[in-house]
Amino acid sequence: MSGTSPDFTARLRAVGLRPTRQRVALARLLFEGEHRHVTAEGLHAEVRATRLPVSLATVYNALNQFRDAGLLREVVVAPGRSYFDTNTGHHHHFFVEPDGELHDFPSDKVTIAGLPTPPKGTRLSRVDVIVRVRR
Amino acid sequence: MSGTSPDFTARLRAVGLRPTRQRVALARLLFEGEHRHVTAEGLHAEVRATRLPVSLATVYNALNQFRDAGLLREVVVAPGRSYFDTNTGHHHHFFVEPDGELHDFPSDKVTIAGLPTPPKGTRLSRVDVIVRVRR
DNA sequence: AAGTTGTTTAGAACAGTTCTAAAAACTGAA
DNA sequence: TTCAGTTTTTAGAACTGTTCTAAACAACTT
Ligand SMILES: [Mn+2]
Ligand SMILES: [Mn+2]
Ligand SMILES: [Zn+2]
Ligand SMILES: [Zn+2]
Repeated sequence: MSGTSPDFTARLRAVGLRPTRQRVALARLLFEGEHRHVTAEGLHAEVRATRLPVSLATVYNALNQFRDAGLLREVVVAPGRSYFDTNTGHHHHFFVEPDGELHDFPSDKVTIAGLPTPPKGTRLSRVDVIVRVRR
Repeated sequence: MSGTSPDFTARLRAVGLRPTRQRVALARLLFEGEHRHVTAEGLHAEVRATRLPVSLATVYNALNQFRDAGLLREVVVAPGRSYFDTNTGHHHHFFVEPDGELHDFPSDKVTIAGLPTPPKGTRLSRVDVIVRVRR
């Protein structure tokens, strides 16, 4: 058989999180298929559609824990709402306004040359490139 | 004489805004000196320190109007809070976490090559580069 | 199974921002 | 100048996204 279904229970345990029903359901939605960009509200709607009752607070808890565990990264592109990105590798984003859609593009084709050195007393943490486009 | 003090009344009128006491005071704080990055709360504290009573709603109104008029641009770098930037020309940002400070750097030294073409049916609107650094 | 600890939950609380509608201020014409 | 018409300001309510609280519940250990 091709494409063994990942063991979410083990993956959660590996990062020190108990594999509860809620977390496993959320992990499945997030990590089972292609990379995704979700909002808390959107993921909440999705998981509730599976008929497993999960509170919004739990979705926020899980997203924050997954992010802290390095399973997700948080992307800030619009005021007042966070996106969580299942792609934790180096890449950048298209942001389609006003829809609010995020699309990845690989960073290895993109060259950013001539970045100035960080201000005194600081270390580089990450470079985000957001290409904003409109319909 | 060198460095004529700008006529904020005229500048406001030029973009179709009545030069009220509040707007002139805010424009002075924003545009009189070097380029700035302000938050609504921060600017509100500043203007109130001049002993002119200005409500927070007015600060938000003015910032949004100035942005719509092209006098400011809005920068989103952190969840839950907008920065307004008096530098409307092409440039990019350092963002110092966790302080929340923003610093400009010119875009003309920075080369971004290999950006993919925008998704079907969209036009490029702006490219934001945010260099996140930590203390 | 019992005990322990970690998790979920509903709802309250919170932060940043926008809205409401009444009072105040700006403007152009008289 | 005064006046009428219009825009702006304001206090406070409302709203949105997110976090907190503390009690019920579920997962793990023995
Ligand atoms: Mn967060
Ligand atoms: Mn806004
Ligand atoms: Zn992404
Ligand atoms: Zn700037």
